[in-house]
Parts: sequence; structure tokens; C-alpha cells
Amino acid sequence: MHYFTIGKLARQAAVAPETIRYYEKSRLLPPPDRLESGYRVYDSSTVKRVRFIKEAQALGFTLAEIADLLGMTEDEGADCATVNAKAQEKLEEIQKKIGTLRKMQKGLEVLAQRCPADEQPLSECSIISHLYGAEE
Amino acid sequence: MHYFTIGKLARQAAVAPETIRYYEKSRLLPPPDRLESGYRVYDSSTVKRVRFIKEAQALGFTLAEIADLLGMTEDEGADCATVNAKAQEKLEEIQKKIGTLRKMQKGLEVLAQRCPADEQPLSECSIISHLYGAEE
DNA sequence: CTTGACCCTGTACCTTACTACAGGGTGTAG
DNA sequence: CTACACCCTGTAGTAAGGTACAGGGTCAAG
Repeated sequence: MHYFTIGKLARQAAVAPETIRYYEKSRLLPPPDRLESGYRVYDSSTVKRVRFIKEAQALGFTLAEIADLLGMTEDEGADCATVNAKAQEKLEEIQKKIGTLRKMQKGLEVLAQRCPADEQPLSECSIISHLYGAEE
Repeated sequence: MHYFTIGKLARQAAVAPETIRYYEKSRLLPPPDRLESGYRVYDSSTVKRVRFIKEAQALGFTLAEIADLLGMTEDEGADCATVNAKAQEKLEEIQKKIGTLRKMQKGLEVLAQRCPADEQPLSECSIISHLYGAEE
């Protein structure tokens, strides 16, 4: 089966090799197998894992939170009550993020629609007012 | 009308006063009016603005991006084509974020459901596989 | 009319998440 | 058999986003 050295992994996941080593040190990636030379070797599942990390990060999760998220599925001997509680917590957080994004979306749509017909000042910020139900 | 000093504003928005001053320096907040003493004075719209900044940040937007977002509604004399193009761009970004969050949500739900009936190893990470359609 | 909570500016420091060497070994194409 | 791209460890530096003083003025309650 085809394997990846750190450089190839990094290219596939669109990050720098240093970032991979940094993630390893930070326990976001498990210590990989090594060739006799000491070179790290990875398989394609690591590519997915790194991409996941990057996407979660773009959504405002910190590396610590992401480690937690990934840890949930990997802790051998984590009991179900704990995993479920954590999952529930994360689900609520995600639900809230989606809700806020929806409101921003609405605000931007209003802003865009208002524009071609113009004349009204844009100064009343429709993004903010959609989030907080302000004087529209 | 009731006004806020920096400390009250900070408490209302759940940040530190230093953060408010930092946002002012970073042009995320306009220079406020001052009392004769030099004290900054704000009104409630600034509370909303600061909350907006914090929420946008929690969604992975940088302060520079947020400044851009807020700037869109305030640039006197920004032409509509430009505002619309920017809004469209942001809308796509937001749509993508929502999509990714939905997939994470699905993954976490599967993880949680799988747990009480247990026995299967959790080791196949359902969060990641939901994002990348891996071997489920 | 003072005391405690608040405000000011300015500078220095901190954490997170990288990024960039330095100094040295590896692997493969020509 | 060498040249060039790649890998290793370790340490230091960077950018973003704050946070923490120091040194000094303000304001309202008692």
C-alpha cells in the first residue's frame, strides 16, 4: 500500500511539513511509524485528519478543542456517558454557530438587496441588526 | 440618554476594557466621544458592535475580516457593485462554514448514537468520515 | 476632603499557532 | 558518485489578539 512521507502528506493536506511536526508535538497527530532512516511515514487517513483539523480551525475551534473532539473517538476505555455528554456539548456549540451564521447570512442578503435600488444610507448596519434584532 | 463608560461597555459586552481600547486602535471601533476628563463615552449600539465582533471571531473570522465586514455597511461612498461583490464572497464563505458544521453535527450524532449500544470500537472516527465520506 | 473605584496613556509581556533557520543525515536520478 | 531534493532534531523568531503593569488623573459616596 502506498504511503506518504511528511512532505507529501503536507502537500496533500495543503499545509507545511513543520505544521505536521507541530501537530505531532501538540498531540493532534499520533507519533507515526518511522523508516530505518528515521523518516516519518503516513497513510491517507492522516491526510483526512489534517484536513479536518484545518476545517475545524476555520470554524473557530482551537487546537485544544479539536484535540478533544478527535480524542473522543479514540480514547480506548472512555465510557459512554462521558463521550455522550461531550458530544452533546459540542453539538450545542455547533448549533449555536450555525444559528449565528444564518443571521449573518440574512444580514448580508438584506445589505446586498438594498444596494442596487440604493439612495437609503447603508449606515444602519443590517448585519448587526439581524443578529440583535435592532431598530431596522 | 443613558451612556456607557468603557468599563460598563466592557461588562455589557463581556470583554475587558483593554480589549475595547485594543479594538479602537485596530479600527474595529470608531474613536468615541470624550468627556472633558478624557473619558471615552459610548452608547448601546457599541455594545452590539462589540458582541458582533466576538461572535464573528468565534466563527473563525479574523479581526481584519470583521473590520472588512463592518466597513461594508459604513463606507460612505462605497459603490454598490463593490459592496455586492464583497457580500457575495462573504455569503459563499458563510455557506461553506454552515455546510462543514452540518457534517460535523452528523458525525457527532452518529458517534453519540453508536455509544449506548456500544461494543463496536469507536476507533473509526465518525466525525472525520462524515466530512470526507470515508469507509463508514 | 479623602478614599476607593474608575479612567487615561504607554510600554512590556503572554498565549496560540505557526515559521524559519542551523547543522546534519538520506535517497535517487543522471 | 555526486548533486539536489528531501528528511531529522532543536532552538529561536513571528503575527494575531489580547493582558498586565506603571504612573498618573477623575469622580461620587460618606
